[in-house]
Amino acid sequence: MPDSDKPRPTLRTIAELSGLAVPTVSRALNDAPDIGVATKEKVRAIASQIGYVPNRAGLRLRTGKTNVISLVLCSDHEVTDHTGQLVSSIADALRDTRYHLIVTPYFPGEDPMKPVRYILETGSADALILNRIEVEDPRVAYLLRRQFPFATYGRTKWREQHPYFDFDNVAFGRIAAQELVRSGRRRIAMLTPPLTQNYAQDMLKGAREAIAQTEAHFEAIPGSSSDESGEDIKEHIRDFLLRRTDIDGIIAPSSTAAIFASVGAEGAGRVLGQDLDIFAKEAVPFLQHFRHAIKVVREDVQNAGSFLAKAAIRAIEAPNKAPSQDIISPKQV
Amino acid sequence: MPDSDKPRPTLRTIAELSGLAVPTVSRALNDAPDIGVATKEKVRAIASQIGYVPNRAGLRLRTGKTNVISLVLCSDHEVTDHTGQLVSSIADALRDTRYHLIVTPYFPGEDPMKPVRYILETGSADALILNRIEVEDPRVAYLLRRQFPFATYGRTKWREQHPYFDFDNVAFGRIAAQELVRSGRRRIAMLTPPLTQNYAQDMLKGAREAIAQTEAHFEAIPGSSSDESGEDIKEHIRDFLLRRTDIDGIIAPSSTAAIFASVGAEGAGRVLGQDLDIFAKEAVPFLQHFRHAIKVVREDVQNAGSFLAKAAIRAIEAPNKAPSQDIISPKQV
DNA sequence: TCCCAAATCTAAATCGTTATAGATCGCTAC
DNA sequence: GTAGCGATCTATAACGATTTAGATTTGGGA
Repeated sequence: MPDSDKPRPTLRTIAELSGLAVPTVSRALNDAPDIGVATKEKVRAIASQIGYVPNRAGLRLRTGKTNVISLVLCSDHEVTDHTGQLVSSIADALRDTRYHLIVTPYFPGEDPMKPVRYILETGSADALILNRIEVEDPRVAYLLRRQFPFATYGRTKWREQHPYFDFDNVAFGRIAAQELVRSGRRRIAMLTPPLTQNYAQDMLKGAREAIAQTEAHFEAIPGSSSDESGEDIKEHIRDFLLRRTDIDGIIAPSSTAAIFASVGAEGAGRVLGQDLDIFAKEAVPFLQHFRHAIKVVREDVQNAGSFLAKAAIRAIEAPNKAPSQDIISPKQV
Repeated sequence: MPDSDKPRPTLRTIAELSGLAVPTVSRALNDAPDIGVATKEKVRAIASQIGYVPNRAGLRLRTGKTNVISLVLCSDHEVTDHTGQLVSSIADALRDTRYHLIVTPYFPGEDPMKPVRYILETGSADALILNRIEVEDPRVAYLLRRQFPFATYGRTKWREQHPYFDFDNVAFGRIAAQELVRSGRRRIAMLTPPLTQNYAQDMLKGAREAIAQTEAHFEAIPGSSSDESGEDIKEHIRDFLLRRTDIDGIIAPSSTAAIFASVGAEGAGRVLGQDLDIFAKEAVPFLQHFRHAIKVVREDVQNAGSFLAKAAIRAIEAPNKAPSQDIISPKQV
């Protein structure tokens, strides 16, 4: 197989080969109405024969379209491969489209608006995908105001107006509470994500509603969030359980939270499945190998990624259609 | 804060503001020798005042440089956030450069050459970063032949010729074997990555050399690799240990391998730390929470990512300098 | 026979950047 | 006095694509 050092074919190559003008070739490939069927056939044949692929720079310069979708990610302390799954599934969903995925990270201490503003100001993407969505997420407000295409992994208070994919965290909270109560737990605490995040509120809501139907008691663990580093979670939970010997059930919103809540609980002398049950959701099936006693539902991130990719494309290409939205239920394991 | 819907400044904006010609502005910003100092000052002042950022499409079209570095990733079955760390650390290292990170995935069944060929043929990046490097990796051969900039996470047989970052897997194999022997283990087996991968060979080499100094016995577990899904690893290890009741030590090359090797061993009735020890390396500090008895060294992926990012840039910008190379030692925990 | 419309194609301009060659200026040197 | 030179800047073209307006051909109707 030769290394084919000949220059890449352009519209001009096709034009010369076919004896047509460059714009004609362009319009033929774009299936414009004013080009004859025979011409289109011929152009397409040549194009595929010489392996023509449009030059992204030329396209981008002329049209302003980057054909890029940017995933804005907060670098976190997660143990399990939640993020990797999201990245791969989006990139995979994009592979047979004209879009490329670029990853724009920001760090926990930083202003989440910064990467978003940068991308809009420099025009470096056609759409964004965001996660860690807050109820009144300023990024979403900004993007809505600018009418810039995006899709969120999570909902905001403006949920009707934008594409999103969300896990049904109300259902998760409800199921978690119900299951813990069913196993005889009566004093249940939740390790929540930061309360500004929408899914924290949803989980709380679901759990509270479920608990209200029972004799049990529910609370959010104060002064602590599942966003902290593993070690911090561990210490918080340990200290909390040492103070609160009455707590017999914990709800954790992620694998990482569940892992370090378990370790913290063990540090406080509890035995999982006996003194205390932990109910968690996980993106990667694994927690029951970690501690068999942990109760688990599954959140399918692959699914989320491919939905978000398609939703973002739709937001770009059909901005006037209703935003793609989906909510997926917890899968009981 | 206004939404600044005015069009982005270009070289032409600066040219009009300064009364200079567009190419002069361009050359001034690029610090060309034939532009007067005063002019450069003036141009730079205007540029920074109006927040000029070069248009990537214009640059790319004109120069052929994409200012993109592409990370070619195999979507795998990992449990821990190895990949996420790699992605974030590369993107982070790139954030104050002109380069963007784009992620190009491929899947285990697919031809690994495909994404690489695509990127070169369409000119969609200035450099590649590859992982899962084989001893005679065809992608590396191809890129060397084409003289295309890249950096690898792992070494090949052509290691002198290209930038790489590698974990010292020979040392890992040695340390793992030594530590297992020191804890009294005498029949040690390694769950290897696919044997075509360079680091599998390195780990084997280190372990074999260390074992040769002792009375112990060593082998690679046949017909199985750490690349398989967790469930497959679990079953393989369980079956292996049921057949081979003499085995009392296992070396695992990753968190995922260690997790499912543990579970498999437990399925075969072994008690970790008593009947059997497991020695593993991990990118995310976590295995000792999983099973306290697992012995562990740490592989710092963050470090790898930022090194690879810089190495890739250097490969682009100083192709004639010696390739950046580094090997990092296992960190004993 | 002539003209207009429809169908199909071409020419020119444009997006933002840089490379190449050429222009202008003041000064020195002969 | 002027050729020559260095220093500094400008004009033009080009990268590959699309858009707009205009050109050409063909055929139908009067």
